[in-house]
Amino acid sequence: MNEKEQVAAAILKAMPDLDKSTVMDRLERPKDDKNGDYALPTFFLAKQLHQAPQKIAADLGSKIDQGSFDKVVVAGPYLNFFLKKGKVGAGVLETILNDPEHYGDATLGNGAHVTIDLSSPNIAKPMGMGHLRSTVIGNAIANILAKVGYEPIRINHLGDWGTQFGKLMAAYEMWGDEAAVKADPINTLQKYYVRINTEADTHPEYNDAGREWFKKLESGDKEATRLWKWFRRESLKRFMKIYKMLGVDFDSYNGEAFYNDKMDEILHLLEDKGLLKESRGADIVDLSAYNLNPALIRKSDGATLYITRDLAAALFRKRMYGFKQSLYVVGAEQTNHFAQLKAVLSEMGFTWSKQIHHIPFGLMSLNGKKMSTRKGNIVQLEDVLNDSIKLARQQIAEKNPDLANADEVAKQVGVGAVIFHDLKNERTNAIDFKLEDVVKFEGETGPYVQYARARAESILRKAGKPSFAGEDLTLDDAEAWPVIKQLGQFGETIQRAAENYDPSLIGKYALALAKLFNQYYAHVRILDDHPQKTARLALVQAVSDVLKSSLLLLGVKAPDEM
RNA sequence: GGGGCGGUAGCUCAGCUGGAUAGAGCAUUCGCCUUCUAAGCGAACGGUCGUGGGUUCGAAUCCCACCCGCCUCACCA
Repeated sequence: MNEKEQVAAAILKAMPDLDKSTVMDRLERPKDDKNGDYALPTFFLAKQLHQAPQKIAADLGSKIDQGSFDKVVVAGPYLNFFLKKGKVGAGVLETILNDPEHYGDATLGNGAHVTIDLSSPNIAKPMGMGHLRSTVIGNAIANILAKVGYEPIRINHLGDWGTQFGKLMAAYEMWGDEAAVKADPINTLQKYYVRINTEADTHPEYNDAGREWFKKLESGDKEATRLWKWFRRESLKRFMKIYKMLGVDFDSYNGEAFYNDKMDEILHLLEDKGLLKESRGADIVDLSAYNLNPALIRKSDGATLYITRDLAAALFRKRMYGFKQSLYVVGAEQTNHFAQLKAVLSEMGFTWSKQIHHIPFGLMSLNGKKMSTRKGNIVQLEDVLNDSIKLARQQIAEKNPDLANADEVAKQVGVGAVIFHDLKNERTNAIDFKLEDVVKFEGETGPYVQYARARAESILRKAGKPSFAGEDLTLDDAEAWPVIKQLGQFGETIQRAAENYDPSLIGKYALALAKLFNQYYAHVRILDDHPQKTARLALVQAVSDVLKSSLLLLGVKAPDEM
C-alpha cells in the first residue's frame, strides 16, 4: 500500500460511506508544502451532506485517526495530511539504495516488443539539427519503455531511396567530380543536390532526369546501383560518428531501399482487396471514409512512393518483430501521412493498424523559417555538438583545471547540454534554433543536473564512499523532506512518461530533484558531525543514483566529476 | 477553405485528468566562496493566463465563438 492509499484508508475509516476510488481521485498533492503532503478538498461533499465544506472538513478532521500521520490539519474546506517524515523517508532511501539501478522499474510492458522508428536521416545529406529531435526523443522513449518492462527495438529507417536520389545521380552525371566527392563526400554531394534543385526552376528537364535515374535505380541498373551504394556507404560512415557522440545505437538500419523488393506484395494485396483505383494515371487508395485525402500508392510512371514503402515496412516489422506497439518518432508535419498509413493498413484488414502510433514532435526552424537542405538553410548537428563540447572544455579549464579526464567529461557535458535542451520541453513544441540557448550550461540545463550530481559524488568521495546496509536512515530535518518526496515520485513519473511517450517529464523531474538537492546542499553541511550524518549521506547517495538514472533515461551521461 | 498544433512575465517555457496567494529558467538589479566543486544558493523586479461568452461553490485548466501564428491537404520524404 502506498502513501496515498494509506491516506485514503484513514479517510474511509472515518467516513465509511465514501467509496475508495472517489477518495483516491479527490486526494491531491498540494503545491505548497505548508499545506501538507496530501490534501482532501471537501467541496464535492457539500451538496450531498447539505453542509458547508468547512464544517465537513472540521468533522472529518476530528474523526480521523491521527496516529498514522505526523499531523492532520483542518484548513478551511481542506483537510491536510502530513506524513511521518522520518519513517517514510527511511523507507524511500532504503528502497533506492537497495537496488539503485532498478529503482523506478515497472512491469507494464511484460516484455512485449515495441518497434521504434527514429532518427531516419536521408543519406547523401549532412545530418541537420532537425534530425537531432527524432534521434534523441526516440532514444529516450526507448529507454523509458525498457524501464517499464517493454523490449524496445530501435529502427533507423534511413532515407536511402526515392526520387531525390535520382536527382542526385542526375546532378552527379552532369557536374560530378569523383575526387571531390571522395575528399568530402557529404558536403560535396549536398552541393550537387542544392544546385540541381535550384537550377530545376529554370531547367524543368532536370526533374525529369531525376525521375529517370530513380526509375533506373528501382529497376536495378548497374551504374545507378553503384552510385547509390557508394553514396550510402559514405553517408553511413559519417552518421555513425554522430551516433557515437550521441550514444545512440540501433537494432536495424533497414531503410527505405530495404523494402524495394517487398513492394510487389503490398501492391498485390491492395489489388486483391480491390482497394487500388486508377486516378489521373496513378494508383490510389480512396480514404474518403476516413475523412482523408487519397493515398497515392504508385505514380503515373509506375514508381513507388514514400507511403508504399512505409506500408511494406509496417508489414515487415509486424512479421519480423511481432510488435505490440509500433512507434514512429517523426515530425508533426507528417501527421497526415501517418493517418493515411494507418487507414490503408486498416482497409487491408490488418487489425494491428491500431498498434501503430505516430509520435510527432515540433518543427525545428532557423530564424523562423523551416530548415531545408535544398535551400542550404540548415545547421549541421555535428557542428553544434562540437561547439558545445569546446565550450564545455573551456569551462572545465576555468573551473576545474585539475580534472583528470577533462576531454571525456567535456564531451559528456557538451553533448548532454544539447540533448537535454531538446528533451526538456514538451515534444510537440516547435523550436526555433538558437545556438546560445542550446549550449547554455546554467539554469534549467543538462549540465545543471550533471553538476548537482557531481557535487553529490564529491561529498560521497570525501566521506569515504560509505555503505548504508543495516544503518538507520531516519531523517527528519525539514530541509531533507522535499528532496525525499521528490525521490519518492520517480516511479510514477517514469510511468507517466511511458504512457505519454513524453521524455520531458523525466527532464523536468531531474531538474526539480537537482534544484531541491542544491537547496539542501546550500543549507545543510552534510559532512559536519551530526546524529543523522549517515542518513544524510544516504540521501546524497540516493539523489546521485536517481539523478544518474534520470539522465541515462534521457540518453545523457552522468560524470562523477566535472 | 478542410484538418492538426499552438497563443501564460521582456525572452524561453512549466502548470492544462478543474481547487488554497498563477510557477521556473534566462535577462536586469542586489546579496552569498578562510567552510562539502559559485556550471551553485538567496533576494528584488516582472503577468488583462490571445479576446468574448458559457458551465461550476471554484476556470490558465472544461465547452462554444472569434482573432493571431505555425504545419498540412495526390505523383517529395
